[in-house]
Amino acid sequence: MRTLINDDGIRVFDISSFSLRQTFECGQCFRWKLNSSGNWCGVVKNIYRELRQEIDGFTIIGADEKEFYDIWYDYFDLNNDYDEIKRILSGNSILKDAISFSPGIRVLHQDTWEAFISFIISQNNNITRIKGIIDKLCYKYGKEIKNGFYSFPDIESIANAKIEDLYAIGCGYRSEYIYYASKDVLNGNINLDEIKKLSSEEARKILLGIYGIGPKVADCILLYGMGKLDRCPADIWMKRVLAKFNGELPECANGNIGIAQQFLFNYARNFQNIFK
DNA sequence: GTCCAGGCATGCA
DNA sequence: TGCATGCATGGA
Repeated sequence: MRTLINDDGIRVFDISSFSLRQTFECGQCFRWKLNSSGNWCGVVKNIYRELRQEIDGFTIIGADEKEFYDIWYDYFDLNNDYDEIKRILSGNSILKDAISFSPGIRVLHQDTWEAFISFIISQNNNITRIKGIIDKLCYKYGKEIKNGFYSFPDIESIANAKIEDLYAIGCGYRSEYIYYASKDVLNGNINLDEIKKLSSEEARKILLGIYGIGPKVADCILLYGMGKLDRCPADIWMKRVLAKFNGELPECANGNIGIAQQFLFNYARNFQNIFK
């Protein structure tokens, strides 16, 4: 990977098969939007950016090198060698097919708090509706960063929301989960930064103790919000995939289970006739 | 109108 | 410990 400062931002290049579309549309994040120019727009850590796909990488419009290394390098997991990981994972034929279907996926390192709330919302829900609920949550409790684009609400804003307001924006029975979990984070009973520092197993135990967080949501928070790439969230789609593997991912996935999961999840959802 | 979705808590065996 | 059921809501 290399970078170059251009007139309109920083260009990140020399990354093989990197796809913004595949990365943003594979179900791991809910807030990036495609604009009429074909660029991806979103807010990360209260910074609004527009990203342009390039042949061999992407451009972060308006960003400089400091911002790139402060935020985006980690966000896109650019320290990880995906070519090598994909080579190893391709030792299994189903994984190989899944990777060829969307080779440009990268598992994002998202904000811990945002992932915590987002994946509580995600349970027994479909991705279109999850996006809608999170949009409304950001509109109501976040700050407008750029016309029409909002920050993810901070801890206090969500923790102070009324339970009926959470119902009103469509959270449904998850409203109570959000209500109590966010208060736990605000009052320090749950410290997400400290949990993130723990081992995957220890962190998982604590998350499982929170009302509204079960094995699947915990694994999503660990994988997407805490960088625990050894977790394999098993939703309905991954359960169907795992059935093809007799319940366990193949040996070549060891060490890269979270990334393998992302390729497989996306593959299964796009080839429902094979997996359903 | 029916089925389903990046599930979980609860009760009951 | 394991399984059945209810849960809010709107997309498909």
